[in-house]
Amino acid sequence: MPELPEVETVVRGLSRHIVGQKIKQVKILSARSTLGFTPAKRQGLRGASIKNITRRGKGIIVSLAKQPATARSAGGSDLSLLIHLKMTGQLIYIPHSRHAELVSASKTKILKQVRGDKLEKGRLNYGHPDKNFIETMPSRHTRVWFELSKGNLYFNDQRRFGWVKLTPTAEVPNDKFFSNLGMEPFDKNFTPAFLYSAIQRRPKSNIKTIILDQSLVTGIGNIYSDEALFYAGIKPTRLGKSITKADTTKLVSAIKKVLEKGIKYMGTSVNTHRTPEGAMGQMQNYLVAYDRKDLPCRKRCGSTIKKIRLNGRGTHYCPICQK
DNA sequence: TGCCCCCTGCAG
DNA sequence: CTGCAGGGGGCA
Repeated sequence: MPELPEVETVVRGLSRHIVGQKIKQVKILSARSTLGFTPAKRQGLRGASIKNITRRGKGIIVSLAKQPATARSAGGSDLSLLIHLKMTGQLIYIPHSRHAELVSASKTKILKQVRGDKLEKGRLNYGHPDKNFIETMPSRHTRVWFELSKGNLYFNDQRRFGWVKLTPTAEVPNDKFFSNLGMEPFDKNFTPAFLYSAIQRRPKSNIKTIILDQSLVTGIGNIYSDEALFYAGIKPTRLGKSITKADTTKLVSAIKKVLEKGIKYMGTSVNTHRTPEGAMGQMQNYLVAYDRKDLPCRKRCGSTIKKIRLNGRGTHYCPICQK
């Protein structure tokens, strides 16, 4: 699912719901979705409390504070949970207070709406006719199940590309994934001058590939790169050496604009993205390029959006408005 | 710096 | 059935 706006939506939602709660137990339902859950670290996890939740690029950092008793006896550093949702990851939080209600609501809806052959017990609403429908958790795609003091947090991931890593907080800066990330798009240093000089270093790459490079600027993925290039009026296939300073100025504002818009609408739910409450984002209703193959250009230029393949990624653009 | 791959499910 | 999907790691 997730690019910066989707991850930011998840982080903000979780921050509201689970900061301050204690971790009572962690159940790993899919070992390959986890890293670093050694017996020693798992011991340190029990009773730890959730201090804060932050985003870096498309990655999530859940910082924990040790349980006082463990801190006294075991020593060692505080732990962090590092989470990447990759293509289909979800983090769904269901407070104890809402669980029974959801189970009962889901039974009613199952009887009313779901074709028998489509129903699989405990499945999230992926593919369900009612897009706001949540079945009971854990679902068949739940990979890690966190029992917290006031509710349950489920890491769901249909394709199992995502991961949950357990790492000492002091080691997070050295993490393979996080240490390779470039500039945050909302950092004050993400300027046209910065992007322009980076683009100059890659004269033979196309501009879409350049802005997808997470080691340069982090958080832009396939949806928001197409969106930003549309607003900037730049064809995704343009080579780095052809990009002017004026293009770069437009592109930097377009990137910030589309990411802000994505956050405002709580992300794009063309597929599996959900907020921690299980609701869909709404940004799919405001896309101008991505997922609009053969639909009219929203600038009313009279053309339709074309879809091509660029470095193996589906790429959408307006042949008239983007030069 | 591009390609294949990881995996699962859906649309055509 | 084939191809494709919000990502990114490893490999020429």
